[in-house]
Amino acid sequence: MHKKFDAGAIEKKWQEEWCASGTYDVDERRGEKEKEYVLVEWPYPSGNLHIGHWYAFAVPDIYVRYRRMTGKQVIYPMGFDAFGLPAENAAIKRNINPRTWTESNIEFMKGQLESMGNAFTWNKTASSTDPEYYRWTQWMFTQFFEKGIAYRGKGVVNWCPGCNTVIANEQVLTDGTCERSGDLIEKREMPQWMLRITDYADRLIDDLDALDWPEHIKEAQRQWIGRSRGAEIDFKLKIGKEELNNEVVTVFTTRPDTLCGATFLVLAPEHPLLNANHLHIGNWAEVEAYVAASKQKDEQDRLDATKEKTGVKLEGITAINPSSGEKIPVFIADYVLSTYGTGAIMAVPAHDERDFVFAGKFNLREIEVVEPQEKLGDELHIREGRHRKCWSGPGILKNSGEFDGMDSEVAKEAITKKVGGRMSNTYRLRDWSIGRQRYWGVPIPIVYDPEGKAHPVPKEHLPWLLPEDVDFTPTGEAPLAKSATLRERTEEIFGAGWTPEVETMDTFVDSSWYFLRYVDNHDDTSLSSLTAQKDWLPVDIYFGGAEHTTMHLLYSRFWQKALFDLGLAAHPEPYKKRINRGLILGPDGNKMSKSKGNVIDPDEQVKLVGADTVKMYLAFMGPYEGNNYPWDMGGIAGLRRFLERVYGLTENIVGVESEGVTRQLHKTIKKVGEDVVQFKFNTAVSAMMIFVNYAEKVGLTTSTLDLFLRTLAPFAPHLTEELWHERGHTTSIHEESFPVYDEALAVDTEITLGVQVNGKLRGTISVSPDASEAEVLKAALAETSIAGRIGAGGPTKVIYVPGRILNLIAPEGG
RNA sequence: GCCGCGGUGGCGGAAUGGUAGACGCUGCGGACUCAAAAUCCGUUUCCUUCACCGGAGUGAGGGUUCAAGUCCCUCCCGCGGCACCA
Repeated sequence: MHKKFDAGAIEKKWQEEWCASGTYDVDERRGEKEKEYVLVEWPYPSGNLHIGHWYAFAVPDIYVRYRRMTGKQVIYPMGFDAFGLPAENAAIKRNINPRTWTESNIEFMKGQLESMGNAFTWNKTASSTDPEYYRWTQWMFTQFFEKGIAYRGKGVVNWCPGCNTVIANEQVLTDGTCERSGDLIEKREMPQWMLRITDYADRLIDDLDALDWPEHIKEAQRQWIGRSRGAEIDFKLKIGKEELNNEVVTVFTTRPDTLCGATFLVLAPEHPLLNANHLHIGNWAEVEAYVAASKQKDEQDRLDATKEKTGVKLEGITAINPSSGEKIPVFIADYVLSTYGTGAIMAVPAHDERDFVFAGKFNLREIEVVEPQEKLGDELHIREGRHRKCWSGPGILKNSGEFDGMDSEVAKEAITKKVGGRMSNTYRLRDWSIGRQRYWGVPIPIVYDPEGKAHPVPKEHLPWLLPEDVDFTPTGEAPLAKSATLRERTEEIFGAGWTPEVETMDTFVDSSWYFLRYVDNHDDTSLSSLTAQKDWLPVDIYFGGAEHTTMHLLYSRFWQKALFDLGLAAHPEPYKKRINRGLILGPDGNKMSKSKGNVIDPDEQVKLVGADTVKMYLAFMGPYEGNNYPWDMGGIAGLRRFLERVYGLTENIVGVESEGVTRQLHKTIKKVGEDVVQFKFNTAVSAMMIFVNYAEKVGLTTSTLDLFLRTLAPFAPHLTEELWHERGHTTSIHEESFPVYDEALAVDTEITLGVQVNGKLRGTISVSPDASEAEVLKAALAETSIAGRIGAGGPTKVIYVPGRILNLIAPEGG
């Protein structure tokens, strides 16, 4: 029977000891050691740690501890992303201040985090709600405001009726609902504080190439930014026969090569040209009705590609195709989006699917200008003036005058140049809307003079404190508007008639720079000194959840670049490497949720089996990157058994151990080290299990036990510390180095080699890993199962890969 | 539709082109026990067989190779991102 250990007592003891002696604190950057910045996304202090937090923080801790033991100076900070709606909603419910709720949650969660026994660098912490933190959030905003990166914009915004505030495009899910509340988003027209992330679109795409990130994350960001290369081309307009010299419609197209096939123009219903009074001719009433109708439609409806295309022709107005001088009709249709490109397109029905459908419905002319070079059915070609299908691929130009015969790729620039167009890019990405009509956030540090002009709050008045005399029951109005003290403060400092901005910032602003603050968290002269940034940044590994791919990860990359341009950040990219972890599911394989009753409470698990076991179980489930794993009560029991067997090893001490144990140890050290840096914690744990299975049978020496404990230390920090001290050591095992394996001992002296006949496994033989071909052949032929399949003449061919396989080729039936 | 990732036992998963299923869980059999739990031992891909021996097998079908879960082609399914984006 294995010794049982009292995990609760051991763990508490060592947590207190580590805390008291500051084992994991990191102060000055020590030049003789290589730095490593390991970052995990800071949690929202919801009031209770869930199993996902354990997966997020305890498993990367294995990597952190391993790197510490291999001589790196590792910083592994933790903090709190504490502004946001849940605090406000909880405060409303309980009728208390959100700060009270938040602060007590942080206190409680700190205790829970302690119980993980992680090597957190607690002296490098930060919290977004700390005025000493948000004064810098505000200061950066004022810098961005002065540089025009932050601006007061007007336009259509996403309104979440559940959150009672505006949210950013990134926070609207594909199905048109709010990322937070799940409510269906409404479009509203109102002024908004914006950040000019679109100015950074090219750099946000191009700089991805150099990052050591999983391809799917990079690709998702590229698609989100959605860069299209194309051209802007101007079309002159005519009313009746009269050319309007100063009226042009600029279209954006990715296919300027098809210009000669453009047989009509389409404008979005919101196109500014429709406001020009002199164009209100012909069927204007019909046009107006169409515009009004499309305004009524909700976003979902408008973006539905499957619905039938609608549109109205602008009677009496024509455009001139600049390639041919031909007059072509102009339509408005809601399949053209005002928010993309120029809000106007040239339609080429022969080579664009949507234009093709529209042209079919309105019986518009089609001109083929690109001949595909692949073999395709002739249904592509016009019959009786109409296509059956359109070709949207590349090819050779025709019906395009001087460009006939040119490759469509080459023609793009040539045609654009010829008609006085400009090659240009357009993006899907929109500017980041950061104003929120809610209370519990960073007040936007702007005041308005009596004329209504916005001014940044000067540095000496920062932090621009969040007032407390506010009724923050959500009404859709910004709660700060109700604060008398904020109004008074503004007038007192700036003068009579001055008014404060009353919106707060999106909490994604807070998390866009916290990793910079961590490394210099007590700096009261800058957001984070360049010295500290040069010491510690960029973040070497950033562990986090997949949901942040096009939100936090994109925002913080932008923020970093904006700071970099202002000389406030030392690097243009914040995170070198990114690892997205998966989800821990309930035992039933579903996402954990209270309503399903499948929630696993980590505190309960820790009480039951101990923190080391919970951590190792999470590590053992599978590769850290990517997958979702169901929680399994039997599975965690297996890990508890494993640790009990480790405890039991101390009873299996022998004076002289077998060479097998020594070799097994060195193989294990090698395997664990290799796996941890690849985040394959599961196979590292498995290797240690194999060692224990072996060692408990034949016994091990104290020096082997010590080496094994040091190998296990990153995975089971409490148990190994306990056994380390029990062995008589007086210093922490976590100050020890990770064992170095001996290459000569990390291999077996004898291996089982598979023997194939004609590529099929027919037996195995025991040989030395570096046995000669003659030796293995002799051994193989000594086996009847092998020899019987090979004729007297012996094999006609022998393939021998030492340590891997012996494959004998012989005539069938020999 | 486009882009990315994946598909291996009852389950989580393992396998530099070289013995598929390591390790763990579960199940089954046994030991210990009055009994149970715990623990220990054995076993656990499927088919055939008393057993040995065989045969099949990594989503499907082809191909390359002495050798394919792994490489190539075609397809199916699942997950994620984007999608009337010109």
